Amino acid sequence: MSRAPMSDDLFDTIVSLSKQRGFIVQSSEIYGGLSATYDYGPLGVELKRNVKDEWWQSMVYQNDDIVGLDAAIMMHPKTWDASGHTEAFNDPLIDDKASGNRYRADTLIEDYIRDLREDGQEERAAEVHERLVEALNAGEEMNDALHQIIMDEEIPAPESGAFDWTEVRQFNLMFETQMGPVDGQKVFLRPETAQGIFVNFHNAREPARQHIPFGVAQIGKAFRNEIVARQFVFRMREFEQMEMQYFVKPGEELDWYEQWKERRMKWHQSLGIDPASLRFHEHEQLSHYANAAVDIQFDFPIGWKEVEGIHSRTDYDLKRHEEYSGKKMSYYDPWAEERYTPYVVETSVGLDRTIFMLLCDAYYEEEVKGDTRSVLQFHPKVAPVRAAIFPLMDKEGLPDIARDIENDLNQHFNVLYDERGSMGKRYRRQDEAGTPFCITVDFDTLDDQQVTVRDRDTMEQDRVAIDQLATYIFDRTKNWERRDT
RNA sequence: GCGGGAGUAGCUCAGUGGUAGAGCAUCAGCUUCCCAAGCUGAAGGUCGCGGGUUCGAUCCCCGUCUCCCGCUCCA
Repeated sequence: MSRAPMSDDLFDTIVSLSKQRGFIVQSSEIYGGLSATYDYGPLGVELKRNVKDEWWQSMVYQNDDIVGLDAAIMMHPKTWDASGHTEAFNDPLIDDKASGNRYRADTLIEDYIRDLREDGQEERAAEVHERLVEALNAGEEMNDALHQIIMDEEIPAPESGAFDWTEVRQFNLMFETQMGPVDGQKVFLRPETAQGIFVNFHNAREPARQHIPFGVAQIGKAFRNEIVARQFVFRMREFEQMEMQYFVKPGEELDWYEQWKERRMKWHQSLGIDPASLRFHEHEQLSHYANAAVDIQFDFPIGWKEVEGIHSRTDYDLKRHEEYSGKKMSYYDPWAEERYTPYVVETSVGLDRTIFMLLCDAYYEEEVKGDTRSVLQFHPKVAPVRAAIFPLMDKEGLPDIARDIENDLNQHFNVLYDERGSMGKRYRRQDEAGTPFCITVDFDTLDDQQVTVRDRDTMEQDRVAIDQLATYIFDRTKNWERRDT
């Protein structure tokens, strides 16, 4: 088996296959579509559910020290003041008319100050810095104040060198909505799920009788008004995250960080992803709240891109919530008899990106007797349909036997019955949907109570007793190995 | 958001100032029966949406929406 050469076309192929087969389609398509929002079709929703289940099992069920949570999408507005999103997700941006490039007005000035310092102009730098601080605290006047600094200092655009700026405009990356039908209070749709975990630190820990170290896992939607939201489901305005916050004793966070880094990489590989298409990417610049951060990247058709982030978030979030809520967010260790604010190691994976990764990684084409066979080589445990069941012909009660098998196997996993078209055609249909096993009831079945199970990856067939089918499929799923890595 | 390109059947695409086709896919019938065979037929499109020019617009012009490629950030 050799993989047909594919290059830039893979992206387009995945997008059109997604639509044609019902994995992912653009939202509100009949009205012309809604930018950067997508719907999951019949196959897509199964794939998504399976990936969520895999994650939840690996986090919550397979770890004594991790519990689950499902927090509301809407949270008290103060949450976002505490988390820093009100500030950080509110960027003053300015465009260079010459190059069309966009910059953050405040970092533009910061870079300028740094240049002054490197140039030995300490006094000047301090002056501008003072004005910058003033501007940032000017409330509604901030944008004008920033603009004025750029004008007064005649700061040129970094790339073009031009001095031809637009006004400074505010970009709010958080979605706002109203809570209450009349004069509702302004609330936000959460831009990340993590804060739901932090504010519930005690509510999750105490009833579950957990002690440090322990973790809280959550799967849920988050919303961001991305300035540039494109590239299929890679960057959406409404997206789903699978996050786990692991609370540890201060000083131990980097050990846990290393451990979770490795465990998360193994998880992606356990989905059947080609290890050669996965890598770590260390952050060069750390967020103000992190003391270590790494991405797990996948080699998408659009380049190496981040699928998951693992961050050592220090005690920033809990400390901030303690400050803003006035509630104690620390932990008392009854054995060591000491009180401290835990540090947090975060693993945050994009569900939609994981789906996209699976589609890209699984897809291949090969030549079979002069025809092209398109296959989605999903790991059987995440495949939308685990097994398809075919009667060889619509004769001698073969469909009845096939239906019986369907009703038996659908107790365990998603299956699909199909009696239309030739055998070859039915096999190929399932190959493109990523169905790992096809079960065929033939005339011999009437005598020996056995059926043919055809393997998606090798196209080889096994003869299996009907009453052993479920066991056989579970076994093959467990021992599945990716081909052609 | 700015610059460049593009929107015609479920998918990939032809096409013309006089209201549209192909291949694949789908459905029905015949045939075949373990790897996309064949034949016949059917269904499916107000040519992204709105406006303008014109006797007449899918085609020309304007606006708008959406997608793709660049520019910042992230899951």
